[in-house]
Amino acid sequence: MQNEQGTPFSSSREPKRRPSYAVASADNALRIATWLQLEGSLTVSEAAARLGVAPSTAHRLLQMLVYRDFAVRDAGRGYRAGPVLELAGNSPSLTARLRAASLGPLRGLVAVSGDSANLVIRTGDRVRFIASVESDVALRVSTREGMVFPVERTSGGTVMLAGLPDEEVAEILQGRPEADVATVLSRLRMVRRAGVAVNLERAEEGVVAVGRAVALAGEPVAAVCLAIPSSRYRAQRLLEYDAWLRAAAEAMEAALETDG
Amino acid sequence: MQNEQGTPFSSSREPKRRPSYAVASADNALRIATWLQLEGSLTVSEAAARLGVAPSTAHRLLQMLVYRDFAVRDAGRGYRAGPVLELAGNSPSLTARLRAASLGPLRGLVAVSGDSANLVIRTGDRVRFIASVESDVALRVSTREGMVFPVERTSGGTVMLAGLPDEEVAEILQGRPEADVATVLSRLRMVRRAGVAVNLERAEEGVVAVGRAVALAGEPVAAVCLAIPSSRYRAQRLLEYDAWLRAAAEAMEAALETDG
DNA sequence: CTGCTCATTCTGCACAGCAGAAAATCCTAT
DNA sequence: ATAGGATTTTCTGCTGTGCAGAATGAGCAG
Repeated sequence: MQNEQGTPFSSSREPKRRPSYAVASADNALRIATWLQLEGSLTVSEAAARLGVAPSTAHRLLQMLVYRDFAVRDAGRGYRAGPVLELAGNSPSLTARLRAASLGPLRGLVAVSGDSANLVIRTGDRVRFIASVESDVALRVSTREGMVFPVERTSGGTVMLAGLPDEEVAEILQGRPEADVATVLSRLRMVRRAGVAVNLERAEEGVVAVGRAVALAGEPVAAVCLAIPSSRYRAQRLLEYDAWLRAAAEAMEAALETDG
Repeated sequence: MQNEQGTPFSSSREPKRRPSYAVASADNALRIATWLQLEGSLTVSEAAARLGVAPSTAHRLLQMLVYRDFAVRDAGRGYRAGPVLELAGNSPSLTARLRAASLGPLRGLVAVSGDSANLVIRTGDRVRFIASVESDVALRVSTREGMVFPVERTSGGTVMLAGLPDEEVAEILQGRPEADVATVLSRLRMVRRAGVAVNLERAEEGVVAVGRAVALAGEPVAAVCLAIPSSRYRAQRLLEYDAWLRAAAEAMEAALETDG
């Protein structure tokens, strides 16, 4: 089976391993759908190659996705995300636009920092890693792309919550009984002053994350983060990390504005 | 096979019939995902009953949806839409909130008008029927729920486009080579004055639709529409249709505001 | 604490989903 | 405009996947 990951969500009830009785054909369809949402267009051949199935199989799965509005046919040979994978007002999907705008700046961030870099968006009380560029040094944080974490447990989630009023934060955290709202709100006040959030191993052991918001029309729509092995993290470099993150965020914001 | 419909999209290349070589297990997973997005929470038993499969089968499919982030487990026994089916900033999904807020007013509209009523949202250059209440008189327009139409061919799509600047409309219609942009823009000027759009059989033969926008914070996020058999439509009743639609739209807007 | 309901796990088997072949379509180069 | 190659789409035989049902586990109400 190809390299594939579930969500490392820490709830005792939510599976982060592949289910014991996986339904492979359903899984393949869902994987294609996720690729369409994150990356834009795919052809039958590309989908077949990535899934490791025959083109006839990929074609059948894409027909199912089209039939149920998870995909639409391009003008050419490709398929792209259909209405179910986009919500009202987005075309192409904001998620795909964010991801496309982020890959260049994330690579730049990795080049200058030597550490892995990520882009996250918030969905409800979780954040989702929609783009991930891995550092190429031996000791590094591996790709988080596709993973989902509780919103308040990540630097990106924290910095996006910091852009919201306290009442709205409290409402979002209703879906997170494990989170202490008062503690989170207190932390947000510091983050609002600093403009950047530091996460000392709260999402994952051995990983420190530093995150800054990416804004579209003044609204925080995503966050760009550095993922640093805790053995390499230096608190005194925070201003430097922040400068790099600010540059990456501004580059993404500029790309989003010219994109339309 | 249970009653199920594809999208009646008119492109010669896009299937609106069930695919010839359907993949049933993928199809079942996608149907569950669509229900989660539109309706909120589902339990294993509910999913099994609606699909017509055993609970063990439904359970396996839901585990696949959780694994690939199309679903998350509720605090109780239910599953709801996961991060893939929500975009950033929505919790619960705006689509589910719109649908929940619309069902009461749609029933009221059917009661007062005697015709079927729908709620649509725009995704790119299409509109999607996310809620549908059918009239119970013998001659009526049947449910459109789940269907997707080109944006400019429906009254709901037209009235939502009317809330956008001409430049943005032209950009959206780039995905619709069949649409004459000048004709659409001309029609939009009339719709902006009237506040309501009338569609004389442009989406479907024998159906006249009248639609009005539903706004959230001043933005048109959806449209509420009456679907009237063309034999029963009376142009001189347009002010009456408009008054009913306006009342339904205002009721939905009020429900959305109190919901948060 | 008990009983009921629902969720979850496990297993044998039938048929659905697979790959491969063939046909059709599309795109690019000449 | 035509030809060739690449890709998509359709069709079919076969096998292993996904199904239902049984058994077990979990949760909730009385």
